Amino acid sequence: MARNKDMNQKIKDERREQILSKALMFYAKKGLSATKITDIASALSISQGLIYHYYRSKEEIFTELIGTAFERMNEACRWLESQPMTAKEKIAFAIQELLKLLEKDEDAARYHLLIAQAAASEAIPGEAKAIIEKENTFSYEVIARIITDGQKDGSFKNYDAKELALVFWTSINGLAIYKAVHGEKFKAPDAAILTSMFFQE
Amino acid sequence: MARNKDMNQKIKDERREQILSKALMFYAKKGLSATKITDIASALSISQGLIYHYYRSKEEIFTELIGTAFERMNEACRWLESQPMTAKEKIAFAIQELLKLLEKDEDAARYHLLIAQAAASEAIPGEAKAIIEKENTFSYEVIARIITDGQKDGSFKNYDAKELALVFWTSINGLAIYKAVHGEKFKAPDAAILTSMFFQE
DNA sequence: AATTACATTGAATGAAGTTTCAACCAATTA
DNA sequence: TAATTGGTTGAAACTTCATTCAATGTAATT
Repeated sequence: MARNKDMNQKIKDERREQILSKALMFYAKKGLSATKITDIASALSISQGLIYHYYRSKEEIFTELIGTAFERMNEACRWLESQPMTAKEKIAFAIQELLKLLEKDEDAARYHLLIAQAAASEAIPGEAKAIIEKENTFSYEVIARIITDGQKDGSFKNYDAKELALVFWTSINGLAIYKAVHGEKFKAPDAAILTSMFFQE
Repeated sequence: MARNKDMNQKIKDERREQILSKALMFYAKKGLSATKITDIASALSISQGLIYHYYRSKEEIFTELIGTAFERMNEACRWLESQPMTAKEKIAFAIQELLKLLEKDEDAARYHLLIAQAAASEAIPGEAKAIIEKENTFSYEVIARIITDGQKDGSFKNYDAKELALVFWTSINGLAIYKAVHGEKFKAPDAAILTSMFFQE
């Protein structure tokens, strides 16, 4: 035998991680089709060939990222829903955290942008599209449920809960995309502006 | 001489119009780089060659569309600002019209989406980028001015006017993008949800 | 009917990327 | 130190498109 297994596994895991992270950066910025394999490879100072040692194609990387994005998003939603907070606290907390996330330029923010970008484009792999169609509704449903709860105790406005959930997520997505363009210069707005759409005064 | 000039001019104008309109559709849906010249050509049942009779390149079409998009958008903003309405009426009107626009799937809606898409991507021609950077602030400024007016007469909430304008446009963009994905199924939310971010109760 | 001015076609060209693959290298174990 | 395993390279083969261009079609004018 040669190098021990753990060592190799570690190298492998790290490379995969590097590739995913850089790819995420480019996909979020330029979209799938405008991102070249060489963008990713040269940003990591590795050969293009190596990327194909880890992934079959550009699209496979993309699809894996979309999968992870929804896993994290949905996990966060499940977590939020299960917290011992009032509906009002949950929504206020979610908006605050999401805005905070957008200000930092980290993977978490890019995942969010990736979803927004991917959702906006028809030019994505079929598998990724399927994931989006399957998973995208969950976060909308969670927010709608929380809002419905809040309407029962009178702390939320009485617009249609689904419409409110729609506006919740599309507003966040709109901000994510704005941030993608203006990058550094972006400063998140006061969370209270957004919460005022939902809360009874 | 051959065909009369007017006739030729008419054919030319019509073709240009057709090409622009189809290109707008594809760019809005898939982005610049994922849109092939053959997508446009075959959707119009013309040869690829013919497109090059009218435009130098993919990018030229894109850039012209971006220019037109901002012309229209900015013209609408100028118009809005000059109307004899209160600030509150202006914002309410703008939101209503924008939401109405989104429900119809027409060029006007696609222009809006094009800007959102283009703004979100770094993979666009330098000239188009320049237009975006130059023109994109205007609509934000107009809305910010109207909001500032509304704050003076006490009908608007007192958050930072620039932040409110930011949320105004990013919320609309977020909805535009959502609509792009879900197309038919999209139903615009109650305009009052959005206005409640701005108006004093 | 012949001429002319353009619109239009589609095959050829070339550039830009993606993907494959044979050879190379680095580290561990025997 | 030799053998081995598997990560890594980069040039070559392939694909996919964008773009060009020589040839063709067409309708008005003479």
